[in-house]
Amino acid sequence: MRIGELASRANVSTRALRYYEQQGILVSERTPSGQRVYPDSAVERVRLIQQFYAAGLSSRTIAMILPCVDTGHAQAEALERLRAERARIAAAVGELQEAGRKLDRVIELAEHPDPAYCPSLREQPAERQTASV
Amino acid sequence: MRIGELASRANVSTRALRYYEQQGILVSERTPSGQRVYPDSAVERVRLIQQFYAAGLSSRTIAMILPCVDTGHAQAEALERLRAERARIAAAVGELQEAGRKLDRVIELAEHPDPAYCPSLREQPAERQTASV
DNA sequence: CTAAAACTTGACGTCGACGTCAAGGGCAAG
DNA sequence: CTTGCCCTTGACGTCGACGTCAAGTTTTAG
Repeated sequence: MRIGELASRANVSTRALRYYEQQGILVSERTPSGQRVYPDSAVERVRLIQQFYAAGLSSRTIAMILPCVDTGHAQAEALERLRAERARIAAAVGELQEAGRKLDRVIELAEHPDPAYCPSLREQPAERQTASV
Repeated sequence: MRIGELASRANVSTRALRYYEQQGILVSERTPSGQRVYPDSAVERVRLIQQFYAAGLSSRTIAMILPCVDTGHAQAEALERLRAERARIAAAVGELQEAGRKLDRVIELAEHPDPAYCPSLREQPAERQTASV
């Protein structure tokens, strides 16, 4: 398939696909006239790339680890990077979940203007002087 | 405390603190000469802001929801935004975890060059022609 | 008093993953 | 042949959360 079809099938822009190629994370065949041609597997490839981007990996990092995904084995440097990114992702998950819980508390409070309804407001460690006015 | 101490206690730059103030998400008293003065509670405030940034919220969004965090109640628009961000965070957690699992697989494969060791390689839906060479 | 450290506002720089516009080439249908 | 759509490379624009430098003021230490 050509770039337009890949773009619509993977739900990205053609600009993004050319950018991926420029970054060395997506390869393409070329027709004699120079147009890019991709195999069907490219769709899933692009989705994987998108997922890695969404996980906070940079183009450079993705370029380093994609060969490992394919071959199943990694040089020392790549393995180090893999572990580092894995750790970063785990930490990010924790941060996100904690932020999510904080938002949950605010949402719950906002949904219940009832002054008698206090989910875990009392667990707040600071501020005793709330209702002085 | 002044801006430098807050910066070191909250582990951010003074530039960031001034930027937060400019975005309306961090307030400060001023000395007669114009220097910023913060209460101790500002440290935790800044950490909360940082956590929201880390969770992918923009300055604008943080500015919208911080009052809700303080007052415990939200206008319709703010509540909508709270729920939207909460949903986005939940989705992001899922994406991150899936990316993490994919990295785990690659790491596990790379750590065991043993050809007999195949953790869940066989569960891959595609590619049967692996060991032809 | 004086030098150093910390503070002020203002303004330009950065970085990455693209968006967008320009100017042209390739190709099937009528 | 020409219309129209898809494709090409090149190059500049964007956006957000700051970094960084400049030039001047205030506070602190000795």
